Amino acid sequence: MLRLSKKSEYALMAVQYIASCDGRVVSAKEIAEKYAISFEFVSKALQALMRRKFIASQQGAGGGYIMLRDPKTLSVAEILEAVEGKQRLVECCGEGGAGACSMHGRCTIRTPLAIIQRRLDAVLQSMTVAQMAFPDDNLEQYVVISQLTGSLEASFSN
Amino acid sequence: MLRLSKKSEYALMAVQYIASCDGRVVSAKEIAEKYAISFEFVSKALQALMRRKFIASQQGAGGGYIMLRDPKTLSVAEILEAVEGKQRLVECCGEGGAGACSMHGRCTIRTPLAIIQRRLDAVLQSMTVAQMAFPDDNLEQYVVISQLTGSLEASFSN
DNA sequence: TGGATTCAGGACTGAAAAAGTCGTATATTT
DNA sequence: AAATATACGACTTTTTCAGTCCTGAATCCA
Ligand code: SF4
Ligand code: SF4
Repeated sequence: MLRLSKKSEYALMAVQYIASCDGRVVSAKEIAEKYAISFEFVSKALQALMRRKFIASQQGAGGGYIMLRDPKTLSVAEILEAVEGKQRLVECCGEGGAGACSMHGRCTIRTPLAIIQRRLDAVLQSMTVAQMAFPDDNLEQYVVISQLTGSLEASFSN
Repeated sequence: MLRLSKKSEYALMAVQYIASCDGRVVSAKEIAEKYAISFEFVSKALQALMRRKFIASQQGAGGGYIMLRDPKTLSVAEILEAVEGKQRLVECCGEGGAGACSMHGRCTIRTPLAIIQRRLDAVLQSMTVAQMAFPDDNLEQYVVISQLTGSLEASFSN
């Protein structure tokens, strides 16, 4: 219940690869072969990324995909939302707010879960496609984050 | 794909309620009625919590459940793991490590995902049952956390 | 012009997981 | 003994996931 779907995994692989090919047009076929995954299925993920204008598509022979958004400002959270839709921990912190769930009157875990939701969102927004594609450029940022989460753990896990 | 299962939601409700009843024995029936959820189903969650010794069970008339672990040291992460088993974002950061997935040779998103996994774990460990059951006692901790995640967002979302 | 290549997207299918139910056994109180 | 409660495995139903298939449209090249 906190597992990435295959479609999401494939989307992350694909966008990471396209970003790393910086400027070159890369086809769905090439991606499917590189990672040995289903061509039709990864195509679905690519189409979703195209609809959000994260990548541009070029039809016809020699066509494929190319990065449109700057990888440095494109977060994992945005990729996941593009392929899965806005995913919330529980029904009530989605579209309709508290009214979305029929038992919102009785429920007493809504507020703490909303807090956790915000923290989870922050984590998914904390990694960019650029950091996935060019890890060597970003080592110092990894360190900073692990220090932050370290102090976060130390304060509240006991 | 980042949604809590109903079983997990029920487990959180149940343990929050038992903790808030501090010392009193509370039956599965009472919990099911309070939240208007399936008695049999919430019982499964309670049994999982009992197996991990988070709560103790008392059979027979007048029986039920009572808190065993200190709510202040019991995190949401532990509750979720008790009812769902250890859940990882992707196969490869579970039991068998990198070897668990057949495509670990080709895969290039393993390392970034492992980093995200650690951060997600930290978030789930950052909230305790006590904080869910007695939110008024813990306001200052919420503030501290939101400052931490705030700086986390500010550093990396753009 | 026409065939090869590549993306776009809807319909469909099989497998797996989630959600919930049922039945029986066991422990405890009255 | 009767009533109340938990323990737990088996089972069913519903929903989601993962993948396939097919038709259509854009583009390139000979
Ligand atoms: S209101 Fe409570 S039961 Fe309904 S979705 Fe939100 S957390 Fe879950
Ligand atoms: S190795 Fe890659 S493909 Fe396999 S589970 Fe890990 S992230 Fe997913």
